[in-house]
Amino acid sequence: MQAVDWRKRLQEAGLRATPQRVLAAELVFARTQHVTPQQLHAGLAERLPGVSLNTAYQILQQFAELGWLARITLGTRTWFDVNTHPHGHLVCTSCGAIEDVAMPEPRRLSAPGWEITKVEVVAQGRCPRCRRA
Amino acid sequence: MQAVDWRKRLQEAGLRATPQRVLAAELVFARTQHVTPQQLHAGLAERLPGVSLNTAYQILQQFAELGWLARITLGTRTWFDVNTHPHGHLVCTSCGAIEDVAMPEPRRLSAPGWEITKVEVVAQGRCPRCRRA
DNA sequence: TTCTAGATAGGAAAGATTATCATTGACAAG
DNA sequence: CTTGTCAATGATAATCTTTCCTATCTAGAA
Repeated sequence: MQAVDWRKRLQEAGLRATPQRVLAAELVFARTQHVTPQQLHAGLAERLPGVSLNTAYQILQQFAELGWLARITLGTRTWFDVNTHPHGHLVCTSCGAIEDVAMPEPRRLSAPGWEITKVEVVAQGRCPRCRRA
Repeated sequence: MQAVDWRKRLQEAGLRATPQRVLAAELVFARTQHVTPQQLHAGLAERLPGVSLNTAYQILQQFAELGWLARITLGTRTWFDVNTHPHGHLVCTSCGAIEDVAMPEPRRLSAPGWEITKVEVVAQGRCPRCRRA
């Protein structure tokens, strides 16, 4: 597992390799989970005090436009998902945990005349841990 | 098609038959489409000037708790759906139109240990009208 | 080193939803 | 019919997420 040269990748993508963006890329792609702008902002602020929440929003948005992240809406919050392959999400109504889940039938929507670009599947329920408690 | 006695139905459900609630029930269930709190508020205000937006929120919430409506979240807005049977939604990214769509595979989610209570399927795309324009 | 377009920080603003609370009124009991 | 009580309402403020705006700064090219 090689370390990724985010400076280079950002420049190849046409974005300046600012400290905020480089660190954001490192943080986001080090994890396999989903991330909110607030979470990224908190992570950035540990090493870049004074970074603005606005910047976290913009960076995630840009990464999504590059196809590096998938933008998903769960409830009223926007999340960005490292897993860009089609899949659904499980949301625990007790603790808020989010888990990926395979989509049962990705494409077979009967939508005559429509041009479908994205299908989101979000299931609500209680996660195993909350059920035991 | 008989007229519904909403006063009676509300009382049977344990809710007082206030003018706001009776009118709300008439308005919401007269249509087959989805409704937002803002839309309901506008409808109520035509016959009950001074009605508060807060009331529209509360009434829709209560109807949803009774199982009379299904609560769905599309983007940043909350909608309430007269159609409480499992189905998905198509959202037009151009004009914002919302249309029901049959769910392709309602239940077959592989979620070991989870207790699923609700599955939302939301597809984004362009509606026939916007595609022609 | 210098220059410039793009990026950032900070604050304001918009929009949806929820919380708080005094007042009002539905309806059950008398 | 009258009365009393507790739920419902309206008004307002607060919260939360996201976007907008703009002066300042800087990455990277010349």
